[in-house]
Amino acid sequence: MTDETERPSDFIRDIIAEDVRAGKYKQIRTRFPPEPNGYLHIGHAKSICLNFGIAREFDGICNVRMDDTNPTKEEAEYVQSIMTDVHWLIDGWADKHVGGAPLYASDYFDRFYEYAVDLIRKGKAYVDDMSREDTDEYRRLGKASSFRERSVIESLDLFARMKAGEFPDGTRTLRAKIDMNAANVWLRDPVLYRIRHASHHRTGDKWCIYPMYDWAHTLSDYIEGITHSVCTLEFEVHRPLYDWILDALELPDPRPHQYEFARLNLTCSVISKRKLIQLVNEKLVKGWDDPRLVTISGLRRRGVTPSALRTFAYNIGITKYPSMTDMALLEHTMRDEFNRVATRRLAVLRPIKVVLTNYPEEKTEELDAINNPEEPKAGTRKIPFGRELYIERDDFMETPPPKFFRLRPGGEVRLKYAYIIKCDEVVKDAGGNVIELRCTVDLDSKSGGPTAGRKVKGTIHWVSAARAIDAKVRLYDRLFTVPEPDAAGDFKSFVNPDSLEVVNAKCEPALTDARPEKRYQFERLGYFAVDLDTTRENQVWNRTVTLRDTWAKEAKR
RNA sequence: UGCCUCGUGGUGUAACGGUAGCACUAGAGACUCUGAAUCUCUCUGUCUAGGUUCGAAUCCUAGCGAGGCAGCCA
Repeated sequence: MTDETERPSDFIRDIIAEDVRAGKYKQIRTRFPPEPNGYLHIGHAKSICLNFGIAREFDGICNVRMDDTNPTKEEAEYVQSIMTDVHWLIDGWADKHVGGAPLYASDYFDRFYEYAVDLIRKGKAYVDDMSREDTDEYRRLGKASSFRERSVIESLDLFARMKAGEFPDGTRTLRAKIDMNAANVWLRDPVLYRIRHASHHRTGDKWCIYPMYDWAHTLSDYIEGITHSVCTLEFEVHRPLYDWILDALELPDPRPHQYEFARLNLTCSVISKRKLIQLVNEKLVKGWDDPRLVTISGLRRRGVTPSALRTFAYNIGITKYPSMTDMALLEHTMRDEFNRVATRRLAVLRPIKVVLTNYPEEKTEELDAINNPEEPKAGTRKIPFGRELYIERDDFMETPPPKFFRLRPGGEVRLKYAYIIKCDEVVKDAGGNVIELRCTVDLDSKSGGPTAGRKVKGTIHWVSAARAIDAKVRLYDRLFTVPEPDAAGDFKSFVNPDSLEVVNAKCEPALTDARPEKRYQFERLGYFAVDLDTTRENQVWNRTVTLRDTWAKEAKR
């Protein structure tokens, strides 16, 4: 199941395949239309993979279009982050199918205006002088505005004066004249334009009237020659309006068609922009790219790869059912990829010192270690061994439970790629904390040696105390303690207090030249990536995901 | 309340009138110099009730349940 070769199948692609078969369009054209008012998240990734996936599968084009019709909410700085995230996700996969990057709905403001004038001339729109409150109330009641039957001439004049800036915010709107008794409220004369004396991030002060979503989005799709306009379920009730606009303007074919799919929900996380912004603003996380967040920038920083995200998007599918995807599926997708490609290294997260009492003081060895057992071509490396080592604190227990087969007093364990050792003595500080283990090493048991075959139940990782390098490692856990933090009550009260732990780790020297674009498995621990806080002096790592850990489950019993 | 949409194992999905399959999760075992990976096995499902049909997850009707919309946000 590589995301480069498989052709996913879902109800939207089925429709498109049928349209292609029927020769309905010269070329398939989709679009990804973010509003530049925040950072992209994993839900957007699903949409990007869908829209760009369609473009590459049907040899079409996908436009990135900023839906920037509300000057009070949108900012230019978001455009840059959006484009960075989009390219990170699609480059090398569907970047050959990018139409405009980026296009802007605001570039079409003149044409939107011309279309609006045309709609008034056709008697299908009018300027309404009602207040916001009355407009809402009348729409709820299905009651017509007293300005509804105003003449075309008057509406034309008023609309021109709205544009000229003669009226304050909120005093007038342009409304479509459809049907105040329609069962679908979006057909009860929806507002097309509102007055907003506000500076726009691209058009500056040129405009003081701005188009509403339905008007702008439908016409943007038409202007760009979009064939399949794919959006999420909440726009389903807008589709009749989408079609009405195209009809009312009597626009010639080919026309775009709107299709809707269910947005992504993920357990133990929040996805909505509104909630993400709260976590950021209230400093519950460190920023938009905090690796605990499911923003694209957060996932990237955490070490998730574009290909893993694409595979995930493929795995979850496209339906109209509002589902709840298990975070475990995302984690599995990462492990599945990283297991194949990650370079293996030894690192000790919570070190405890081991002294090998029968190993010569000055002696050191260079032992062979495999870089990736799943990929023989990755070769081997040397790791230094000596009298003093660090092992993982969790790999020793003074009074272990039944199925524990790591190191214990008087017990034996294999050091990966090295020797079998036996724990003779436990050294403690005044507070009773274990600070050192004194062990003897079975010198005949060296890996690859003649009597290496002796079996012990446990194998643990280690690093040479003399040659280890220091690193800070950030251990992330799920941001929320419950599967559905926004199901009931305040989602912020479910923030996991242990979602981040920072440890000072000891790493094997081969990690000195670790590269940010590479993925590493710290053996027996998980998959890790270099964080951007890394400097020449201080290495910082992020744990992307742990290895599956059946012992942890056993230990909990 | 009105309108729209959707109901397949714990979760996500497939089957387009003809053997309910796949993946994740969970559990059991094999193997193991990663308690990983790999391999084997197991548990669990068509919302309910009618109808059409030789045959229904699929078509029809009703009910039940869930989600969405009712901004001069998108």
